[in-house]
Formats: sequence, C-alpha cells, structure tokens
Amino acid sequence: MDMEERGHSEHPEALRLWLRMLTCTQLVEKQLRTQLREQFDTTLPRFDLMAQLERNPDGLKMNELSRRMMVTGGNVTGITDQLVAENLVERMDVAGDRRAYRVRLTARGRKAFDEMARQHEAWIVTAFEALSPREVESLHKLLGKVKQHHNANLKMETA
Amino acid sequence: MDMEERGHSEHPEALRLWLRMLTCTQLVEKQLRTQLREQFDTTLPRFDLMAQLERNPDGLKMNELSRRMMVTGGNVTGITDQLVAENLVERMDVAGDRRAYRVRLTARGRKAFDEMARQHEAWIVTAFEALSPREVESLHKLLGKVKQHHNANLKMETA
DNA sequence: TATTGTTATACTCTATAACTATA
DNA sequence: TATAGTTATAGAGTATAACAATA
Repeated sequence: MDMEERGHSEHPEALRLWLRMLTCTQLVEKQLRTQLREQFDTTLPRFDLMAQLERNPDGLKMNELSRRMMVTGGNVTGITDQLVAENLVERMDVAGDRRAYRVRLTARGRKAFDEMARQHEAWIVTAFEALSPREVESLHKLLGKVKQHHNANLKMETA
Repeated sequence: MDMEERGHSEHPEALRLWLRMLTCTQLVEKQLRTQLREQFDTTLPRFDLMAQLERNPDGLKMNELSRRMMVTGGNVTGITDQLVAENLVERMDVAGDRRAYRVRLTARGRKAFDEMARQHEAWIVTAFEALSPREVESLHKLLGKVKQHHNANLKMETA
C-alpha cells in the first residue's frame, strides 16, 4: 500500500511503528511544503527560520539558529541571505563580539510570518483532527519519551 | 532548545504535537541516513526501494514502486538505474505488456539487503527502546488514526 | 588556537514537463 | 487517446571543507 511495506520481513513492533511514523510525517510534511509554496511562495526551512525568530524577538545568532534548526552553518547563511534580500529578517551587530550577528525579524517579516503561522496552524489542526484532545496529549507524551531517550544517548556519546 | 520552538505563539496542542513528531522523525532519520552511508555506502531511498522489493519477491512495476515510495516516476528510474548498475536489482520483461518492466532483487541484492535490514532493525529498536511494548502499540494505533484520516481526506478530494 | 560566520562545492532527493514506445 | 517508463531540467535541502575575521 505505501511506505509501511518497508523493512525486514520479521517486522517487530518497533519497526512497524517507525514505518508508520515516517509515513505520517511525510504525508503532513509534503502537504505543508506544497501549501507554503503555493500560498506564500516560501519553503519549510525558510518558515522554520522565521518561526525561530518569532519566538526570540531579540534575535538569534547564526550558530544558535543552526543548532535549533538542526542544519549546518552554511545552510543558515544561505537561507538568511534570501530572507534579508526580501527584507523579512535583518542582521544586527552584537556588542562585544564583532564576529557575530544577531538575526531578527523585521516588522515586515513579523507581519508576513504571522499570516503564514495562522494558516500553518490550521493545516496542522486539520491533519490531527482525527484525534481527541486526550489522544493528542497521549501521543505528545509518548513522543516525548522517544525524544528524551535520544538526547540522553547523545549525551553519553559526547561525554 | 530545538525544532519544537517552531510555530505560532499560541501553540495549541496539535501544533506542539506536530513539532515534537517532526523532531523525533528527523532525529531518527538523520541517524539512519548517516549509518546507512557510513556502514553500507547507500541512501534511504535506495534502501526503501530494495525493501519494497524484498517484500515482493516477484518484483514490482515502476509505477507500483513510485506509488509505494510516494515519489514521482522519474526518481524511481534514477534510483533503479543505480541499483541495476551495481547488480542489486534487475528489470524483467512483463509478458503481455512490452511497455512495462518488473523490477526485482537479484540474489546479490537480496543478500546485501538482508544484512542492511538486520542493522536497520537494530537501530530502530534502539531508537524506541524507551517505550514499553504497550506504549509502542499505543503509539502505533494513534498514528494509524492520523494516517487513516489523511487517506480519507485524500479520497474525498479525488472523488 | 578556537570560534563565528561565509564561501565554494557537490551530492541527494524531488517535482515538472516533454518525450518515446507501446496499448 | 491513454498508459508505462524515460529523459532533461531545475530547484530544495543538505553536508563538507577551506577560508577570513575576530576572540
């Protein structure tokens, strides 16, 4: 039927779960990309970067953006360049460190983002409307365990 | 902290859930890509294609692969070409339709895939080991609702 | 020396559309 | 005309590594 056919034939439960999770994420993500492109002529990474800045009105340094978006620095430079060219974000000097910038939304960027975010939220609500509030909470909690476990493992490797 | 900072400031529950789900998927997927590349010099789409064939020993037509992998036909051609060049899959003629092929694993491909699938399975089991069997089942079921709802919506649009 | 950020580059993945050949 | 598959192209998305400026 779809991606869930992937994997080894023994198909333990964790594998089945992963394939289904991947399918769901891809379904939603594909829809988001299409709609962001069609309705706002933008992309998911651009939306992500602006979303990070919306939550940090004082701006974020490039390396902070890089870490939060989980991509390498060079990519953040590229996306930021685009958004600066469209006057949606701006690079501010950081007092005391002439190497660094603080990137933040412009007034125009904030306005543009608010509009996109409203739509984005509606798309997401629709995508999960089959679940009751309790189920949404339950799913969120279970995924929290997965995430926490992953981060714990990362720390062990780094240490 | 990470991607979950994305989104509108009101952050209804569905949005929080989506951001967490996206984070989890990306964490696992990034790890899979890295390990597939380092240990087997391959990629996720190549692995996906072979996994589809492993579950269909008689092979699949190009358009069937395209649908199951959720990508367009041209891409399947490209990935198949690579795998054919490495003698991991082969294109068989379809009796009665000279336009179509049936793609299937070669003996070498099956052997290579089995090895990868074993590792892949172990990675996935590790990724979800924070969850009890009951929790895995619960997560699987909840995501099933999301998937089903999405497919139901698709059908309505098509009809 | 280490860090911040940029540049340059290359590759994977993807969609679109035009194309060939069969049906 | 419609379908199976390919080709060509363009763009998104990403990682790597070399680099400049500053700490």
